[in-house]
Amino acid sequence: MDAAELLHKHNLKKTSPRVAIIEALQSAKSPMSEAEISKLMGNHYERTTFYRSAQTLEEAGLLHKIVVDKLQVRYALNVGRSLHTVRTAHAHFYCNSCHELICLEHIHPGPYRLPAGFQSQESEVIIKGLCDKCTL
Amino acid sequence: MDAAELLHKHNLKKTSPRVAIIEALQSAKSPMSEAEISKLMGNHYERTTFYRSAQTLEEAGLLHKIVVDKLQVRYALNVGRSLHTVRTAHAHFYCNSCHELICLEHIHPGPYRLPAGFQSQESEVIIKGLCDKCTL
DNA sequence: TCTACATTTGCAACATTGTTGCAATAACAT
DNA sequence: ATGTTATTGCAACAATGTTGCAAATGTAGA
Ligand SMILES: [Mn+2]
Ligand SMILES: [Mn+2]
Ligand SMILES: [Zn+2]
Ligand SMILES: [Zn+2]
Repeated sequence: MDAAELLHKHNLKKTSPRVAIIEALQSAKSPMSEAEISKLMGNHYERTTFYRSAQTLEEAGLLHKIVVDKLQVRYALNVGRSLHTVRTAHAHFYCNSCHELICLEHIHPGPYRLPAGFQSQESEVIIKGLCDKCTL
Repeated sequence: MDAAELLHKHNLKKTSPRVAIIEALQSAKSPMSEAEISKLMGNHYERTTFYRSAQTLEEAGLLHKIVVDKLQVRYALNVGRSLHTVRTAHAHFYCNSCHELICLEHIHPGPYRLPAGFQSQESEVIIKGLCDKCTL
């Protein structure tokens, strides 16, 4: 599914920055930071525009944001290059050595036994360690 | 256990900022941000000093840092006001309404089934929702 | 108690990520 | 093709954190 189609299906206007962001993310195998995406887009668009577009796309369910750490925020599409997969909540793996971030779609967080009166709405799991390329 | 004792036991020099940070955190019931801690200390110390002290204390195992989200980082002591509890990895709960952060020491993350070749070193679990005071 | 030395602090400058207001521009329904 | 509305670009600002370096401080040992 291409960018234009995705935007149309979600009732979002087809604008250049949005298309560029989607295409940048589709061309990557792993989630990217704003800086990486911007560079891939040739620094054509304002950072402001990126953040606003990312929020719109996130609200539309087209992408998700992963906060690895402060100063390490990455963005990933919820839809594959070809399929219309709506991804469910999943864990993420961050390699302490090569800093690659990987969506672990087979690991679903929870359920958790919360104290009485607590109500869970979302949860995030980040596993840090060494990826297959970095283990000796 | 008081601040001086804690620092001494961990071979750290007893300096005013460190003592103040420890006492600020001991006086709080939940993890605090740098801004909150600084305010509680009467804005006596440089932010730079806070970050360096926090890192030292973290490396010594005296405190842990929780990254709720970008622009929402909190710090908490690993030792209670009186006991010498060395806390193990645990999940955190963030209330989307009152923004309080709670250490859920009874919820231990993992173990996770990682893809072949992946090695886990640490993991973080943040559950977001409504706390007992904010559920209707 | 004093001294010397290594550690820590404070200050200034800078980096990164993200937000807000507002005018100019672009998208799209008609 | 035009009008209406959403979106963009720009500028300014905010929050959190980092680095280099000189001055101050803590502490071990004399
Ligand atoms: Mn993911
Ligand atoms: Mn905790
Ligand atoms: Zn790696
Ligand atoms: Zn609450």
